[in-house]
Amino acid sequence: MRKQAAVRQSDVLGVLHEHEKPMTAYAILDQMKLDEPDLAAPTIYRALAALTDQGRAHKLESIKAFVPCRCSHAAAVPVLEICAECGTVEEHDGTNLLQELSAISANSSFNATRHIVEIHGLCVGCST
Amino acid sequence: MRKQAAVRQSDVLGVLHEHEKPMTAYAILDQMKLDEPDLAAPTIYRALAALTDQGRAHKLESIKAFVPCRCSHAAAVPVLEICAECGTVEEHDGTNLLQELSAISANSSFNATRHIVEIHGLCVGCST
DNA sequence: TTTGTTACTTTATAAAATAACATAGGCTTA
DNA sequence: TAAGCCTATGTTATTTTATAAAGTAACAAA
Repeated sequence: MRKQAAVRQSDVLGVLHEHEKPMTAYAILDQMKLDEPDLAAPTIYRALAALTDQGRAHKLESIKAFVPCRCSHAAAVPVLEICAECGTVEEHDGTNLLQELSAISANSSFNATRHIVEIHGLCVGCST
Repeated sequence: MRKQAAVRQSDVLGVLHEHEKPMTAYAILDQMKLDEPDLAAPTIYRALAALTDQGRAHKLESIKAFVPCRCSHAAAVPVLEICAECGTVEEHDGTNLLQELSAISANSSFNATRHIVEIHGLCVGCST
């Protein structure tokens, strides 16, 4: 059963929101297959590409997983804290980093289009 | 012919240094196989893990590739600029970001162990 | 009803990463 | 210099992630 792209994207975002922890594309696929068994990987990747483009979801590059955006979608620099112990991810607004980042780019005349900031460590609960 | 871990690591680092652009683990493997045809993927991954632990090389998480460290190995926050056009990577010292990053971590009582900062965009040469 | 658009499935394969395990090489020590 | 240990290696297999190519289905509008 075919769906409009926007609907598909909402579905995927919904799945992400239902889970506390980041999900890999294939975890999302498996979940959605419960309702739509014929879904294929590219469909998920397309929806995810759209969502991340729009800033409605983020990809955690260092662990190949996705989370729904929980800050302002306009946040130019999402900062994602990843707990090595429990796997939860917290999102923060990294707007304050922008000045320094821009300075670095300017230094090398680099034309930045996307900033990736991820922090690995232990969350409050796990660092005791 | 078996080699000591340190030597193996130097070899891998040498290969990285010989190339201008970031290399995937398998590109490194292919290169090293020219001399040592029996090398296998796990050996490369082991050496790379050690090198990145030591800060002598960096992994570009967002493109799954590696570069030799070209700054101080002590740099707590390497900033890696990746050109979307030509693929070259420039490394910069992101020590200046540390204050803001720490502030963000402190805010959520997050215990940071590693910072990942990557910038996608166009380098000087490619942005004209 | 034809056509163009968009998203989809299917198939296939590439690429990246890791696990488990037996073994061989080099170092140490007696 | 021989014995034995430890480390790194090779081997094999598998998993996970990602994308390419080709064709198909649904829908809207003329």
